[in-house]
Amino acid sequence: MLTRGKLATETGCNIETIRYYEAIGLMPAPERTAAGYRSYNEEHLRRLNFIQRARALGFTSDRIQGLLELTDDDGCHTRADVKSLTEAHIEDIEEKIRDLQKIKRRLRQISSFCDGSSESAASCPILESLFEDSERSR
Amino acid sequence: MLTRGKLATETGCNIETIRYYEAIGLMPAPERTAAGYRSYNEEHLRRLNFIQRARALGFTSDRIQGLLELTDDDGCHTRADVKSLTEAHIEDIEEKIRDLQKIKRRLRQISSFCDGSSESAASCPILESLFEDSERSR
DNA sequence: GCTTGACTCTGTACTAGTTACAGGGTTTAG
DNA sequence: CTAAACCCTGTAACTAGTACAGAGTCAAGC
Repeated sequence: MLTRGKLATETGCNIETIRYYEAIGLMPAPERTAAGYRSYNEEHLRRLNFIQRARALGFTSDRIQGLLELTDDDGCHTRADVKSLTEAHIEDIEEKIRDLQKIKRRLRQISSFCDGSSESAASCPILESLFEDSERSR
Repeated sequence: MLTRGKLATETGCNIETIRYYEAIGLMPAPERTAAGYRSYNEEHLRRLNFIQRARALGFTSDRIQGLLELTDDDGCHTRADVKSLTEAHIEDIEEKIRDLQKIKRRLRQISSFCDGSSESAASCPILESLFEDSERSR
């Protein structure tokens, strides 16, 4: 039997986060002691570890819920289902990377317009390009 | 004179977002008409355009505030200040990209363990690696 | 002059994914 | 027995908005 605090230290998860996961249905509501303390078992530990690893890989709560449902239901779901959820997530990540790279290129460009001198910021080409969105800076 | 709705259509900004920017101090509180309607001018338009372009480049509200303060203060700030804020932001973006690339590599790896067959999801190596974090999958 | 529709006003609640804190009860170690 | 350390609940904060309800206002058409 694990208290919430012990589950937290075991998993490295913040103690409040465990309560949050229960609130949003990601963790099942555990048994309670006579005093009302949450009582966790090995299955909870396993599940919380799963959630943490999935979160570290950028899965949203919804998708983690989806992955966990695939394990719960007996036989209805296939490896193909798991793989397609995973691939969908990879594509999301790739899109984010592409967006950030576009932003980075543009930032490098507008940053290059500025000599970084001690002249007044008011005339800085970086700020100007943000105000005017001039042809040059596109 | 621009109403809030006109400022919104001019800039492509959501009308509610304008009120939000005022609430957090990113946009100054404009004059009001006798009936209490917000009354915007060219300066507001310019500033909101700036904010939108900076947001599109991933700047946080705080950093946009910082950039705008550099333009407001007369002469106290230099181009070097602007450039260093910009460079700091570029570094943040680069770190995010690196994090996402790490995640992507790991996801591709665990995805490759799974054949995507119609076998039961319960035995899927993707799920297993999230549950167990086995040596193989690290 | 009046009505109607489009606009604006305010306050509030919602999103995701936590984190933190207050004010109370409980358990445990000395 | 007491004090520290834990747990409970509800609630607010964070970021960057979005949405909606209920009330007031403005402009156009008749």
